[in-house]
Amino acid sequence: MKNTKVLKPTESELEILAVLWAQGEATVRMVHEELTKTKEAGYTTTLKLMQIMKEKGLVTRNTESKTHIYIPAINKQKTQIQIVNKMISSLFAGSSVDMVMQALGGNKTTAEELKKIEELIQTLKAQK
Amino acid sequence: MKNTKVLKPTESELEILAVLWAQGEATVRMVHEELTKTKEAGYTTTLKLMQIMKEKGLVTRNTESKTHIYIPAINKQKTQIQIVNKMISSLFAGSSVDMVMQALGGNKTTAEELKKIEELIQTLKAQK
DNA sequence: ATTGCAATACGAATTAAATCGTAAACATGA
DNA sequence: TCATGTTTACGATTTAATTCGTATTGCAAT
Repeated sequence: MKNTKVLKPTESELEILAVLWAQGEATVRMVHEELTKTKEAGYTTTLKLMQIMKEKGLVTRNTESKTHIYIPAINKQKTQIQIVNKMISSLFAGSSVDMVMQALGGNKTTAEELKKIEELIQTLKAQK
Repeated sequence: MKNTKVLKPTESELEILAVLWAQGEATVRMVHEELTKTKEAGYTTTLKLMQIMKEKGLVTRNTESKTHIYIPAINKQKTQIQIVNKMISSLFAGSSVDMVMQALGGNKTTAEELKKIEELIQTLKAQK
């Protein structure tokens, strides 16, 4: 069996993964352009981070052409769930409901969005 | 004006804050006992962390007696919201609904919990 | 007072993450 | 070919977080 160890991306790595998940694949340049929309970063820093992610198995890459193409190697949804669950257990004493309350309450969730969640709940209830 | 800078507790610091929030206040010994229920840690390590948290302003402490009493200095709910929001923006492209879906879907949310969230949604809808 | 124990103080080492400079490789077009 | 610009490779440094050993302090029981 491979990859028994859980891969836990760092903050910076998650930002990069987010770009790769959104675009499917990307060059360092493309990722870097995305990142610098929201924060400062040197090009070689982004490059180095992505090379390290390659070492860790977080991404794969196609090196056929000089400009390498990076592809996410871990599943978006699985990673999201893993991180959310960790947060629920450490910050909300294991109560997903408490977390949802914080996420939805006190803010600008639209009627549309609320409707979606309602539907989800109906579906889940039906499965019980 | 004081404290303009946002205090961003580390993982370890959050674990300690969780104990303090749950108990209201606690000694290093008490916190340490709690932590070691779920993980390895040396006593002086916990002590040092809490001392650093004091420096950062994450906690205050009462040093009247030899055994110091630590009190959380940042608000639980505010901190939760801050962290959840950050996660939503970085990991769920800003969609709180997507996050809620991951949190609720694919797992063991009880009927009770679903009911609570339904009620929350009704309340929110009423406010629109 | 002395001993023993539990607690604090604090420097230092370790580990991990992020940043960056510089060199080398490669492609392109003048 | 040569100059230019882009990219990768990679070592080294910096910064942050964590861990731990040891010294010291204070208290209580004898």
